[in-house]
Amino acid sequence: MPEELNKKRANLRDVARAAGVSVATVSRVLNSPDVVSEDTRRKVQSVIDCLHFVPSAAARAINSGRTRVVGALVSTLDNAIFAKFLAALEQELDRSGLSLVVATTEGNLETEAEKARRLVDIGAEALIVSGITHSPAFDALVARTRLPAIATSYYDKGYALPTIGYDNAAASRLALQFLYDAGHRQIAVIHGPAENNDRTRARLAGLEALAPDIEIHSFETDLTLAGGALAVQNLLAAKTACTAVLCTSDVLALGALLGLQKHGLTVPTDISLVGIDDLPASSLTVPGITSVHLPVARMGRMAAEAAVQWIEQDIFPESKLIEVELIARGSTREIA
Amino acid sequence: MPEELNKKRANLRDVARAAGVSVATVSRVLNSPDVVSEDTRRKVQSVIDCLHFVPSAAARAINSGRTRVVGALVSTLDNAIFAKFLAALEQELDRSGLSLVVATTEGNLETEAEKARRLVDIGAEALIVSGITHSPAFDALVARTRLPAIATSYYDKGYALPTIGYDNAAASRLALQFLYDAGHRQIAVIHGPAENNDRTRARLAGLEALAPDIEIHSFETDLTLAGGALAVQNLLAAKTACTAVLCTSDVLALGALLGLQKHGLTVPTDISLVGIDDLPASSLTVPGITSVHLPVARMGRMAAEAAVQWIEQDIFPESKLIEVELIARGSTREIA
DNA sequence: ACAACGAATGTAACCAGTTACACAGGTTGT
DNA sequence: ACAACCTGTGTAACTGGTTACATTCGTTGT
Repeated sequence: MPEELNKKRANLRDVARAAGVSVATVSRVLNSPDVVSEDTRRKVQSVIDCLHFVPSAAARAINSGRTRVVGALVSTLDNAIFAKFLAALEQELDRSGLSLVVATTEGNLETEAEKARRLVDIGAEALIVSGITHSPAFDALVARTRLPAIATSYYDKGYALPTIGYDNAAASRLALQFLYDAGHRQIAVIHGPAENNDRTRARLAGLEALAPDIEIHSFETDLTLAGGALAVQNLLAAKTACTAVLCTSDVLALGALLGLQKHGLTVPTDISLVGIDDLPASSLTVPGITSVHLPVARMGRMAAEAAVQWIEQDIFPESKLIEVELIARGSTREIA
Repeated sequence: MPEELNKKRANLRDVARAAGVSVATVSRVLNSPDVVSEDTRRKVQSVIDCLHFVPSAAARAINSGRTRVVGALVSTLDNAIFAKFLAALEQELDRSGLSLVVATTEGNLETEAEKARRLVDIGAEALIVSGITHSPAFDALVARTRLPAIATSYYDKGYALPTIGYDNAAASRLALQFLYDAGHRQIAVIHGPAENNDRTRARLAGLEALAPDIEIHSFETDLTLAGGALAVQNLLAAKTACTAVLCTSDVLALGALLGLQKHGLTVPTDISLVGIDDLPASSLTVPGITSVHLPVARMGRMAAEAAVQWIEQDIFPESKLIEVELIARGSTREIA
């Protein structure tokens, strides 16, 4: 019985043999068809079609030394802020012929390290992560592989890796200052899990010591719409004295707005609300949510550009601070 | 001058030479450390560390014939319904040691085909797409490469590829029937771009001919929150006679709700609203949005399972119909 | 004391491409 | 008429791992 039928996939040699040419010629038909004669090209092409030949990506990669893949590690896809970032990242990488592998960490640093290892195993040419707090295993991996790695969503020019992001403390301070200037002194803060998340921690740190007469009540919750709504429920149940709610993420702010409205409170008449992120949804709610705009799409493009330069020209990127800006909308009002 | 300093990366042979052992031994230290003597292992390991040796993913892949990468093509990351799907897909693939490459098509079939080609070029072992309408280039690619490819978000057991999804026509009919049973006869339909999108077209088709006394007014818009709000504006500006709005996606429904409220209309008193998708946000708005629940997380897991079985055991997956269900919430009311 | 066995390691042939170099044959220049 | 050159193609040596098979050496059995 002919063993050849068992063969999974035709390779260059099979094609060369069937077409009666050398492997070099087949390779040329694939990569520089113009140097091959019309006749030969057609003959080889027809054999390629007939044998369903598809060149092996791995064999290509072994020669070029390139896989054309970049890995991104994010805590979740289920938050528009990350989705927007990844969308921009993917789009910009695509312009350089690079593909994006997405790995989710659920905010767990060990998971992050494991997934990073997997990204290395599939040959990622660079890694994009969030923040500057990572597990020792992750740091060791980056150090050992010397893989281009860029930290985003956080600016810290002193960090070992280049950081492309905003000043999270300044962002929350901006929100707090806005409330303070509007006369608010008793403020409830709703934030996501702070452990293992330096972005959240920095935002909380930014709220400290703005003015001695500010009274802050913090509520930690899940970083979801439901989490924001739940935090409002807890806050109201505890009869927390406050005239404004500051959420460290717009997902929480959206959840909080819905939670407040569900409890019959009117924003901003009964209570003011500010967020951070400025999601598209935040401008569409009634009232619109005052929020600190984080240009994550721009951040995605910048991270992609930096990664591309690092990979292709070995240019170690400079850290870049992305300016944020408060967008005032209807969810806040001045009080006496 | 020593040429060796120019060397980018150490390889197996370098390590073997430096450690005074054979390449086979180094390979064993990496893949089956238990068959190597304690002494040798430590010696080799220290050389590996010292030379920052990282095995080449491509070289591995060339031997195993596996890249451990699966590609997904979605129109956008900027819609929670896709993000949820991809999140589940990634999670389930991860359980089998597979990574997910995400490529966005912006709903353009040519872009889809180009990105699919890129996924093939990086060695994706399977492709996951949405719907059953694709460009000839895409179909040819799948036919030629014989790559496992699965169509999701659409059920059609007659399609060339296995489909894992729901009956889109039935989903919208469910929404319409619900409105009809509540007494609504004049209904505005807001939908995303129908061209090139068989899911949208199927949902629109599902709305036809339910009952002769239904009057439908269609509004096409961008598949975004702003698009939903804009469609409402157009609908009101045109003084369209309707007692209910049916949106073919919850993103549109959320936008529509915000748009209606911005125009001072009360849902459902002034007008009823139903959507399709059942996003988390839909249960949190005030009022909650009645919507047809599409279990996309389950769909993601099922697609991943099917892809894994196809890749690893060459089992051609059966198409699977995923049941959908209407979730009644406060955005709809019965009328006389 | 000598065969038999097992543990540890080495040799070299793979995998599937790319590409430097060699070479054959025809064309152009003087 | 012979050198110079160009076009098209082939040969074989690479890329960086894995692994079947061979080999060496020490231990155990009788």
